[in-house]
Amino acid sequence: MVVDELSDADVDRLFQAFADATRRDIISRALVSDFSVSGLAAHYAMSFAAVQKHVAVLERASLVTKEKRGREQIVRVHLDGLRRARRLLEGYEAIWRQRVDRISAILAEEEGKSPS
Amino acid sequence: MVVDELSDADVDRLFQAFADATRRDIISRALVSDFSVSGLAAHYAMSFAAVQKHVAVLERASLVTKEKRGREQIVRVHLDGLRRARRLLEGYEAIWRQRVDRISAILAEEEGKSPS
DNA sequence: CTCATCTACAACCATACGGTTGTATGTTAG
DNA sequence: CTAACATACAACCGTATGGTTGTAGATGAG
Repeated sequence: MVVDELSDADVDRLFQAFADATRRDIISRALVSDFSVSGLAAHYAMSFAAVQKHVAVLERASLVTKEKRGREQIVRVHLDGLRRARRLLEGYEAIWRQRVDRISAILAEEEGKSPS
Repeated sequence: MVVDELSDADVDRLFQAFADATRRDIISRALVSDFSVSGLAAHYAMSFAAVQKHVAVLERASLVTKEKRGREQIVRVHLDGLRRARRLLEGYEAIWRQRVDRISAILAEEEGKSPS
């Protein structure tokens, strides 16, 4: 049973989110400990608003959720997003492996018919 | 020993390349069998030039190479690119797992000190 | 209460991106 | 040789992206 019901647009957003070094760094930091948006922003040579936008991109990609704590907004990584992206890439590798196996099988078959 | 020597820009290009449904479809097709650029272009409701650009993006991301065969250019998937991207995502998941383990260890430690 | 802090969001700007058309070049078929 | 085909690439266009500044609303500290 397939649980992954990702539209093309969903997958676009997912990989797009990873396609920026600042956003990947935000994920790295949020993975190891809790950070507020301003706590994250302190690490980058850009405005708070810019970091806020990056977090929003990660949020739209379902890679991150924000949890209100007092006046702060805690950014937590949503592991499922990470896993979905990884599985997609594994899927491509699996297709490749099938192709290799298929070709190997054909070669073996040919060899059986007329060994060179 | 670390073999992956990917700059931020490299990784940007890698994920950016995946962030488009047409490019992902090109990869899917090229994974299962050989296609020329025009052979690929025949499948999409866009100009040949547009498909050519998509292939160029995949090429710059080292996800694909072109091999000249007569007047055609055969697009082949470069498996390493795929694997590198997948490993990056696995790395994030590993960090998450370490965090979970670390927290579990702390909780176990606390329990040892003062069992609730 | 008052002030500093954290967040949200709009407006703006430069550049990148995904698409188009058009032109040029190389290669194969007849 | 000529015609058709596959590719390459430049120029252009609209929109998205990544950044800025500025304004405004909640919340916590003193």
